[in-house]
Amino acid sequence: MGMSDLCDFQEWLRRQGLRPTPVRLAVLETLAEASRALRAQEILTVIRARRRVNKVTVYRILEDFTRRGIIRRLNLEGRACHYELACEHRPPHPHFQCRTCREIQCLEPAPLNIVWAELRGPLGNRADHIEVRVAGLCHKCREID
Amino acid sequence: MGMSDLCDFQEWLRRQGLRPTPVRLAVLETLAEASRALRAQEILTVIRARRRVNKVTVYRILEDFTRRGIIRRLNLEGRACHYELACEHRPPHPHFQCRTCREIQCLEPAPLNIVWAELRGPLGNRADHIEVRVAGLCHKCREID
DNA sequence: ATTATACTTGCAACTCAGTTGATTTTCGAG
DNA sequence: CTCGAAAATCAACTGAGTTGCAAGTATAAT
Repeated sequence: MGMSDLCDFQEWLRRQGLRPTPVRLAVLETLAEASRALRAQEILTVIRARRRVNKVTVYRILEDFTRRGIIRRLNLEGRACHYELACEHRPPHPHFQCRTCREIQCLEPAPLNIVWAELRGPLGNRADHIEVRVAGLCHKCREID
Repeated sequence: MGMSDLCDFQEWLRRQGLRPTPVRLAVLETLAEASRALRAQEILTVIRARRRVNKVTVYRILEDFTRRGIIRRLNLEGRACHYELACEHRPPHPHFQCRTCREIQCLEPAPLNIVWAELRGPLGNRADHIEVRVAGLCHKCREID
């Protein structure tokens, strides 16, 4: 969804002290164009449609970007993590995941602020990140079932 | 912590149409006596201190109990899932996980109801489960750092 | 321009956390 | 006691990442 025009990844990486290499840019562009959070394997597939790249490279980039807060790593159901861009146009938000088809859908960010307010206090500001995962049946799967 | 006296697992299993076998009871007792959610590997270790048991048996029991709602499977950080008892004395609640030592801590269940209220509406009741994971630095790790 | 240095990528092998399928064991009914 | 279903076991396998090290590439220093 053409977020690439809103975020200048080239500049973004340089400000982090990272060289804007083809693979790093490809990872960011892939996530920017996705309509939902992606697994490492999915990112790899998208990039490989255009260039030859080793999975270790992508895993290392994802790890590095996550530590730097450039992207967010989501611990949803299933063994693989999902990744999404974390620029100012994409604030943290809850995710909905279908029990059956396992598809992910991003929800409005607003409710997260309420959870923050509820939890930061009791935790004495120890918290620096909140993840909310909602599970259920998506429209498609409900019809089938 | 001695929840075993409050929940009659023997009876609980029978009502589910499951035989109260030693391994099944051991899994439930292990979770009941734990002060936090445990990984499959940890459960296995606890049980093995008392009896010989195959890991596949425990994995299959955990999977089955999760589907039946007897226990909850938590998708926290790290590759392994965590499990906790889901009897009426232990309602769903948010979890805090330390970024450094990765230890888990259960939080008060109250804030979850607020998230429920916020999300059930927009989702048109498609949601049947909410998981809230809070990350940050625990007391111990903050002192060290 | 040339060398030195650090950063990036690639490859092979490995680990960890489960999962599968086939086979035995055990329990409870008849 | 014996038969059939339920439960447990074993070996082998899979998926998702991880590690260590070698090779390539870019930037900096000479």
